[in-house]
Amino acid sequence: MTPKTRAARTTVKIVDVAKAANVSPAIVSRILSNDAKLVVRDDTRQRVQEAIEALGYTPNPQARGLRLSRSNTLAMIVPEINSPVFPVIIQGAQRAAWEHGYSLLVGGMGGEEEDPQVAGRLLRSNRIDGLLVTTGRHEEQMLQELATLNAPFVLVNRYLDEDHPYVALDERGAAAAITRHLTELGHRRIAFLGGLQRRVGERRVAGYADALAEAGLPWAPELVVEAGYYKHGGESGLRQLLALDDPPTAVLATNEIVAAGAMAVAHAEGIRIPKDMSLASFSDGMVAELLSPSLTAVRFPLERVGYEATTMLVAIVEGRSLPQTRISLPHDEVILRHSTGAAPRRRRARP
Amino acid sequence: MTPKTRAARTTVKIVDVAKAANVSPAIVSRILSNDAKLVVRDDTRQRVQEAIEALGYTPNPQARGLRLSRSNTLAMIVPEINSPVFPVIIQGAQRAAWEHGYSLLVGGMGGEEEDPQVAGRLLRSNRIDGLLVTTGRHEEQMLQELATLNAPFVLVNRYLDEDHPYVALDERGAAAAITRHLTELGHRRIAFLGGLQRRVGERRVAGYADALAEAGLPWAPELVVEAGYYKHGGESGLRQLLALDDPPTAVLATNEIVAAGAMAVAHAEGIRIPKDMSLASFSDGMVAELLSPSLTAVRFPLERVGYEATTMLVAIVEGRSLPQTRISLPHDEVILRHSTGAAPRRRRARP
DNA sequence: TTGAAAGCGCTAACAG
DNA sequence: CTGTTAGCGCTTTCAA
Repeated sequence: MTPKTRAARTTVKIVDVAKAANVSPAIVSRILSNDAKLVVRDDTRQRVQEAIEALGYTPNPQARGLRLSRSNTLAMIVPEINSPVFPVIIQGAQRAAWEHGYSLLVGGMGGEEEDPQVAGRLLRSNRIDGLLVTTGRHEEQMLQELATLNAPFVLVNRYLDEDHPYVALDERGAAAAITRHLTELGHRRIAFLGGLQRRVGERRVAGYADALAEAGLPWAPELVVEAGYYKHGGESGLRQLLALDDPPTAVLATNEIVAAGAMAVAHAEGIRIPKDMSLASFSDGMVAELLSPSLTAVRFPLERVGYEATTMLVAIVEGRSLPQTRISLPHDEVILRHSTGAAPRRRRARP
Repeated sequence: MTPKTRAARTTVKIVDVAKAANVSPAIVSRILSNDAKLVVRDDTRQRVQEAIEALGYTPNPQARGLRLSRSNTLAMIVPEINSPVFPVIIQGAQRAAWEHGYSLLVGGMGGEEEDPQVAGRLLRSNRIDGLLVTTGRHEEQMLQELATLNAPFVLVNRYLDEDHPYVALDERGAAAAITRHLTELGHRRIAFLGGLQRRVGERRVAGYADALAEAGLPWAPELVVEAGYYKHGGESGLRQLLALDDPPTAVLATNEIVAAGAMAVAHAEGIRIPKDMSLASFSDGMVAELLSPSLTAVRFPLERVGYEATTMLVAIVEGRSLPQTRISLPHDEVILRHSTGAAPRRRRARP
């Protein structure tokens, strides 16, 4: 009847501790749960602590989970793990989870299964207590599903509206900061290269516009070019810009990948960076440092995004009240590397 | 007494299914466990299946885990998640885990806690059934700890000796393949730039040597330069090579990062790639495509490494016998991009 | 073929 | 302050 697994035989359980400390299991349990308003005699607590130490007791999370119908496990749904940003976010989430006594499951990168289903399955079977949602796919469905399950979740590095808890980045402020760097270098024709469709794009363009306005520069629609988020977009985008009568002297790419594309075209066309043209990336990562010239970019507290989101989720799961459930973290700083420099003198007067 | 959580009230349990199907919970359990040598009347099985469907029953993993002292959870210890390779491996592991009905925990990237301890703690408390070990830190301690716990584990993309199960890459073969690409282009002075200290380095150098020998080229010790695994190593390494009387016409870097460093120096020195010098990277990843010129590199089945390792681990955990527990996967192919080309004609005769 | 019942390890009501 | 006890949902032995 008793499963005769290695683990089952070896494991020290709460009664063992209780016996060793000459108390009932209930006391041990109560002490373990760290209940602030619990009253125990100091020597009792002492004895129990010692027994726990001595026996190397660790509570069995399955039993506890069964009893409390909680798993102390969170899951993070990630769309594409093969990206510069997610690993760092995961790392932060992992750290926070660990600190709060939770485990972190990473899922949803299969791409094959529908995220909402995955989430639902996990939640329904009590496998997880809460969800960190970073996905863009199936956004609406997912939220609906989560709403019907009334599952605790936090949106990570992403937000939809002010109805849902999120931890995101102040992309608008960051975009303004790096654009400002370019205006301060004397650039007056600054282009934006990146995805324009989604909300992220809109916010970045808004920040870019803020900085232009601040510097008293005119808004030039031909300088804002749809370039998506991949290398190819950066390439075609820059070509489009170079074909203009009055091409930009500085280009802000939405990420390192798009910047890399732009850089490749610049190299091919014999345009020297930063001498002939400055190039900056909106977000910093592993790649920025590796390109030559290395890319000026904005550093973001990505690890902290994961960390804060997880901390928030834990609080929600545990029913604690929260000062804030909508957080936008400011960018860390603009990292100056070698791809940006003073605006070139006007190359040719228009006839 | 009953915890009045939302979940606890809503959840459909095995007795509900049993009642609906007019059988005992035991039957349902047995049918669920998919026991091949189980005998039930077909109509009974039918009724049970229908009931399960109808009620949308999912077994509670906590209860099951408590009973069986298993968690159906695996953990992967990753040293630094912020690396081009790990995310892909994780993705493969995740997929395999899911397919076998396991969850995957990702841990150990904190860097702060000692991996062996983490692993031990996880295992001891029945939290996880097996471990995927990719870490290099604390290698010896870790294995000792794992050995004493007699915990099931598989080494991923890494091996120590033939005593432990592993899924790794045939790095030697891959190194030979890409070196061969360079010899076939007519290069006769080919340098190797990378970490030489660890086993990985040794194997890559061995493959490089294989291909040189194959092509009848002499072994030139001055062409094998310690460059570690980071950008800086690539920079100083290439400088060292350029200072030689007879510098190489082709350089093989151990990874994209080192290659990026070398490329930066080449650019700075006015060396045109691939016209004056070819540059190849041992391993392919996100970065290779982004550099200009883009890097010729070897593609590895990293996703498969994660997948196979996990499949192997599941088999070990479940006590199934295995055809193989030491696997080296061959490389996928050499991806030809724009950083390699025919060897230049000898630039100057030696006086 | 099927069912009854015990118990995995823990927590929380309730009673001392 | 501390102990007794029931039961979370599942599996499995043993009996029918």
